[in-house]
Amino acid sequence: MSKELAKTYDPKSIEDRLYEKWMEKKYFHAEVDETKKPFTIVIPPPNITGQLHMGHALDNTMQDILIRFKRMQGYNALWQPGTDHASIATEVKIIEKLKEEGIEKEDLGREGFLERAWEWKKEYGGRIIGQLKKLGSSCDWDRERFTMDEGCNKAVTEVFCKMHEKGWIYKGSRIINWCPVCNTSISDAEVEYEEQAGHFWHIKYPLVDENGQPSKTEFLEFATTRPETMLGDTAVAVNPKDERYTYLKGRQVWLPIVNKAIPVVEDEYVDMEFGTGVVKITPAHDPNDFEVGRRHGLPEVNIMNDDATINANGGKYAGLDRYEARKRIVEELEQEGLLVKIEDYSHNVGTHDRCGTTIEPLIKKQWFVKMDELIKPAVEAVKSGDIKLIPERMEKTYFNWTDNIRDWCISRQLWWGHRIPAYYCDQCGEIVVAGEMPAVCPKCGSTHFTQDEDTLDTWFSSALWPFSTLGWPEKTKELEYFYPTDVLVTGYDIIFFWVIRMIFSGYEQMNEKPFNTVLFHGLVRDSQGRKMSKSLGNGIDPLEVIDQYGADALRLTLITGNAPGNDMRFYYERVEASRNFANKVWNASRFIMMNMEQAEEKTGARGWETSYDKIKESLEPADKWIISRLNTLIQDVTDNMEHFELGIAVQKVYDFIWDEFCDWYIEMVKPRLYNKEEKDENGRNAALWTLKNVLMDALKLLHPYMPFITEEIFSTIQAEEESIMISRWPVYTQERCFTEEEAAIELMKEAVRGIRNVRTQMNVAPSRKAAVFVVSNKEEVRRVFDEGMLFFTSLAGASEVTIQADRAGIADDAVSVVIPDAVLYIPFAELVDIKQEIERLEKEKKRLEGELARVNGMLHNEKFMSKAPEAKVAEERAKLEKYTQMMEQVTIRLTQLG
RNA sequence: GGGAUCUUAGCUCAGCUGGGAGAGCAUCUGCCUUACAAGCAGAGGGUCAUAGGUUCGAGCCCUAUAGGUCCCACCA
Repeated sequence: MSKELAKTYDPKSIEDRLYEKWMEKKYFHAEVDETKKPFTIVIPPPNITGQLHMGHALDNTMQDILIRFKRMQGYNALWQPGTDHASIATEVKIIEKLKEEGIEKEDLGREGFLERAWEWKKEYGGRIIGQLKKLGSSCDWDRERFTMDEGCNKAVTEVFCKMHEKGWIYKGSRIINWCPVCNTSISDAEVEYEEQAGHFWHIKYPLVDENGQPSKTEFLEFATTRPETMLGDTAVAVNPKDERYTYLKGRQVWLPIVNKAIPVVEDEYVDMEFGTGVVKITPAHDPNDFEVGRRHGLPEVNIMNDDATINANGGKYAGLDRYEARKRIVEELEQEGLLVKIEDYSHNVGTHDRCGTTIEPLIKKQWFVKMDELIKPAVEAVKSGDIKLIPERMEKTYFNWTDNIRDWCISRQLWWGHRIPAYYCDQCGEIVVAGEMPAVCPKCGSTHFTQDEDTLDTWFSSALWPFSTLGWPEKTKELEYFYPTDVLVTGYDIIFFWVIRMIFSGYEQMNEKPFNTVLFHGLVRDSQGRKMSKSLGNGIDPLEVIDQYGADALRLTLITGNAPGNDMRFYYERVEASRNFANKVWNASRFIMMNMEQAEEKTGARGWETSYDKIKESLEPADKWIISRLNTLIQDVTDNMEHFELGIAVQKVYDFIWDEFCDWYIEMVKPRLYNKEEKDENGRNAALWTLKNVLMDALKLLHPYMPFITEEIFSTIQAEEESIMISRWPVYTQERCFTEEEAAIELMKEAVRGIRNVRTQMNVAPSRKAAVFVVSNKEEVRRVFDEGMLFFTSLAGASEVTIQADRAGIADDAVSVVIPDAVLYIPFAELVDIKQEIERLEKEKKRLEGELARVNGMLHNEKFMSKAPEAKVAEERAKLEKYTQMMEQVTIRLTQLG
């Protein structure tokens, strides 16, 4: 064991080595085992284009903590990993790269392009996996999947065919969001609204007179933000309740430029309060107008090409870009005297979340998933609590979406993705949806088919992820055993994209929920609270942080001081604090190992390496105190982790290790270890036993959070167990609960604090001898002070302490420190400022008065007394007694001084 | 427009079902005490946004107001 440990913890020298060890030993791998209970998490698959960012780091740290925790608890823990083809995100990147080479997507053709895409996947798909490993993620890499691997493809096709057969997937002509740059349709969820400064063009159309000609005197005024769409106007609408316009009933207006008459329709959709109360209707280019158009049977005139240039329906404007056309149309309207005014207007513009291009609503033939029936079990699951969302408030966001659900546009005019399994008969156009190209057309008997050119929305395959990764549609033993998964960890930002879709897909395909719990986390922001983004250049690379501070420090930073679902700020001071903690753990361990070695050298034996039962007799109050505190900690931490309160749990471990274990226990135990005054081997062995075993358990509690450092120490300090990763999670035992010793040591701590306070106040040098008199009225308190004499003196910073029990009277020359159940008198009277002391006591008296009033109030309250549990009442009674005694003592001391 | 959420120490944030106002960082004081100066021991600092209400008791529950953030919808 005589390993030389560096004075400061150096993560770089151990992390990769340990990860390799874990991989070699196959600790991450889970096999179906009916004798064990499974615990499953599927990873939110990162994009193959992705680089690990802070969001991933947080997301995966949380998952790793849960998986490691459950694995240690004896569950058969499977963390199912994989990556996402991320259809559009990847395609955009590949196109960018091709552009650099001077190649256009179309130059390559579909086949050629896909070849490049697979090359890309091969090159970059593994990159993020490597980065996840750096973080310490204990995924079962043997089971790594990809949303476009053979199995997932099969699952996608299966689902598409099944749902089509059911009538829940249909092809329809509807208005969709079109991105003219990416040249594809996108779903509603992919549209991001952005406030943009624009203009409001006030325009008027002439009414049509009785001769069917545009009137020179009668006009209808309205405003628009997109004047170019007038080319596709097929009506003008007013509210039927609007009395200003009742005269318009049955009349027409003249559409300038296009030069034709279009009807005036009445529709409730028009807001009478807004503007002039008149709206131009362009069914082919506005979602609302589309609805109005359908209600009134209006023609849908498409004026735009896919690249957002004006098409042949735009007459002389054909071929122009939408913005150029806008400019010219406004000019023409002005010349015609039909432009009333131009106003500055700031409004929300829909943009494509991938490329930022202003989307263009267009009518297209697309594939849709019918949502109304599909969503029902997904709503019910959350409503009934069958699926739990953490934090609970996410349920409101969830229902907000499900209540306003619209059909899901799933076809994309992209190449990278799952090609839609629909085939068109070359002869009669019949559509056949099937797993593979049909041989014969069921309608006309032709044998020639063309497959649908479109691919599926990337979220279509993601929605199947919890079961497709486990083998579905095959009936695998994995699926049987690991599904439904236990918890899904993800950011609240993809609740609509992904979480909901997984839930309804799970119910539809598996007849069962995909997971029991969804644990949401927030966004990781920069130190000023801004979103980390490439354009701002404020992103912090987690790999750099790992390189500089270690993966453990990064993980701890991401988990602490943050509640589920809340955004957090990331800054280096916090990482430093985590790093310091790692160092603290490292040094405490070093200290313990050093002392174990020294003791062994001295005695030639390892007397501390024994069982609890054997050492039990030699344990001193301090030992029992820390053992008991650890026992409580085990219970608390386990409970917090079961409830996904990861930050709270680790905070408790942190406090225990730093404050109780290092700052108090180790200090208390030093006299016994150094063993200068007496040759008490039992005492030393008990201390060493306690030091080692408490450390071991504390490390175990810490391991899910800080896997590397805990493993390194664990495997250095002991040889019995192979790895902390697969060691047993500590459990609470009644046997190791020592209430009395806990109370006694807490009391002693207060005494020590009191002495330290006085010393500081009096500016007494640490080397100066001090005497402390304790007047105690409780037998057990005396015992502790007697037994714990040595560590007491060392903690109090005095080189000599006398304890006098039942000292009669109160020394005039002493400073008193009031602590519960005992009064300390410290003879620094000559140094004490009496005034200060009186002030302090008065403050204390006031506090006690407050406490007494509170406790009295409670104990005399009927409601409280009848409702409160007995333990609570007893606790308050005890407090009352304690405070009353303290009050007496303070009062006595005050009268003495005054 | 609808909804969610936040406002707690100088900063960043915890605070679970009402009953002690807390942590980290920063500041100040004293210490290189044989695990750790990335440390140790102490100290200062908060009308828990504001105003009401419920309660014996409110940071926590209710109502209103102000300010911030986010989501959804989107008015042409």
